[in-house]
Amino acid sequence: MSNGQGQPRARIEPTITQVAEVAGVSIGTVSNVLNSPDKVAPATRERVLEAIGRVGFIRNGNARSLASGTVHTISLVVPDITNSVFVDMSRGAQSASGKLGLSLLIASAESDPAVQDRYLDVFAEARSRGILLAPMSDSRAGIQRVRDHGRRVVIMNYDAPDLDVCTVLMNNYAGGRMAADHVIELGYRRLLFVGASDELQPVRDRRCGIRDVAREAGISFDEMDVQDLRREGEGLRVGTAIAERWSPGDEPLAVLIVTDTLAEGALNAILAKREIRVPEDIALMGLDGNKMSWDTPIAMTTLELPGFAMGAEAVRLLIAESELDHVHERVVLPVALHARESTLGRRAQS
Amino acid sequence: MSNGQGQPRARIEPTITQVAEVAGVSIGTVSNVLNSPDKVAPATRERVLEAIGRVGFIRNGNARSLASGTVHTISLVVPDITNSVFVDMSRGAQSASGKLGLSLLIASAESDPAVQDRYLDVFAEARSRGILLAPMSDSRAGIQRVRDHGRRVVIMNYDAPDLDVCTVLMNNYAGGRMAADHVIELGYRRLLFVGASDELQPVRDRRCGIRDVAREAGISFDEMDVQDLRREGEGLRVGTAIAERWSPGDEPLAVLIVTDTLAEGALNAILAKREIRVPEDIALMGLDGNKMSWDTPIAMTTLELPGFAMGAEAVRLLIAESELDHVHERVVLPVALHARESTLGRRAQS
DNA sequence: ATGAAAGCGCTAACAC
DNA sequence: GTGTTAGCGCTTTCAT
Repeated sequence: MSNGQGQPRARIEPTITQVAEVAGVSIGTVSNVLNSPDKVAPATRERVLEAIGRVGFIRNGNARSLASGTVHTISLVVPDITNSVFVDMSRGAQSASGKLGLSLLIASAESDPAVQDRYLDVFAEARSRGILLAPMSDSRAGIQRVRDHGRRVVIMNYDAPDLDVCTVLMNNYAGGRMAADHVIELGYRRLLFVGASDELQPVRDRRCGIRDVAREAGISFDEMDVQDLRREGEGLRVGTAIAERWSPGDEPLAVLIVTDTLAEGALNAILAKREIRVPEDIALMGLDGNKMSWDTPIAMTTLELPGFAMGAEAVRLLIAESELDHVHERVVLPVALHARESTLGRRAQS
Repeated sequence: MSNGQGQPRARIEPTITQVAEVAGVSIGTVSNVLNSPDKVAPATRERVLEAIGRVGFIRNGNARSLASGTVHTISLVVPDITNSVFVDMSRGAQSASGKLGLSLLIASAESDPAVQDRYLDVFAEARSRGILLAPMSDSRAGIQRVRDHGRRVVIMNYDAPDLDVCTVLMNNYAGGRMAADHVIELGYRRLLFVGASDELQPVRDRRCGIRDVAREAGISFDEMDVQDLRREGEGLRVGTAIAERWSPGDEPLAVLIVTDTLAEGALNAILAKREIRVPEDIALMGLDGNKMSWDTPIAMTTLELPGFAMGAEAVRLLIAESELDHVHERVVLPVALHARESTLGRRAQS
């Protein structure tokens, strides 16, 4: 699959051999100035460096890692870089791996399991030092495959106790409780949870947290699920449905919505009905702190997820993985509440 | 617990040779079932595939690209994944490269030129098919270096007419004009531009656009620059300074702020002074459509930047780069205005 | 301090 | 169809 035409090949890449020739040394020496400069006499070192500059040499990383058997990259696969929690994970992982002199390569699966698997393969084939994976819904197949092949993997944001890997999680159950506590404290006596399939662990856990609090408080608890969290306009539909059910004089309602994106649509739809006051009649909040979907006329209450810490922690676990006596860990990080106008109203905000 | 055998070492990676042995064929045949399955008899193909599964073989991408001289990845280096415009570029590039069967590897420089350069090196050494670079401020050195080494590069968001590369830009000047037009149409007669060093092209261009409109309209135009766009709390300081200068009865002021992050802080600071009404007394808007910083109690007007299209376009140009008769292009994409409450107030919004 | 040479795991000719 | 073999560009002993 070279180029069909004659010789218009991109320009030939200078190799270590050419550098050696130009500098009048052996390739071993060139390799040494690259990797252990102190093993080389200052004079020759200069000469080689100069030659490197002259020919415009860039060492071939593929050859290098093939020969040496080492790679200096960690890779991260996230489902969707459009959700700020994954951006935070990237930053956390970036920061941690940078400190170790490793480079972090990021891939976004764009919400497509096939793309996710492709990247897992790419990174496995690249013999990346390890893979940080925040899997899409249930991808045990993919995880297991990578795992089987002896690659180091740390799973983020998905609990797989049976999978023989390190995992880094956030406490979604506690987050659910926190959210419910928040609106109950504000005086709401009717809760509605908008979720999706419980196959998605974060959905299930947040739901449970809220449900438990509602039960303990003896408060009305309703649920409403969407088919597809990513479908365009789903939030608007949810909001419209809620608005239609509502009539003046109803007991105030607090709606806890599993993702901020969904909540954004819902809030916008509800605000469109001018006769409903937010939050006096209906309070809303999101539950996944996704800044990327805060495009609402009034600020939305949400949870703050520990993405950055999770990324950093994942790198730590990945490195720990290479210790002989390593035993897999399951780290759970806390979430926090970020109260804003959609539940608080115009009172002083936290 | 993973290693059943005695050796505590990370388990040895199965190679094509082992697969060949297990399957009872030659390595050439294994290579063929991997790369040109149709060149292989169905029966043997099955046998090889089965062997691959049995030994858990994953081909070594480094050896592969070393031998074949091809790589199937494109790489993208952005200054800061925390700005949604770069996320959009990633998505655009991802989408376009996916269609070509190429994988996109993303690196964020975390606002550090040294990190940026490190990634440029990593990708150059990886012999990535090409590099998409949205450079930090002025990194001609880095660009030039990569360029010199004969790598394919497309520059995004930085105009380098003298640099012999393809570039993909957005029309920041028009964006500035749009913003100024918007607030003038709303009736404001005093403009304040909050910017930073004109070394940053987007800052300079947006400033020029606004200044030109103000001059043409014969309207009061003021400027205020921050030292460091990324410094924590800079937006708050700006907002506080503006609020302090303001006194009741002043002619209404429209503040156009070069980044949404800065604008976010400024807006929050101004709202903290309860006696100033937004937007009646002071209207504000950001100019870089950064969703990640829309954490304000009232929705902020801003520009909508064509990140996605830029990413897609960049990939197209990168591919075009390998054509024999390629001549470098400079593509400029339009921006749009997204009017919200911080300038419109509570009237119907666009 | 430097050079020579044996691979690293794979692809791609080419032979059979 | 399948096997053989010569590299790809580099690292890494091991001599010198």
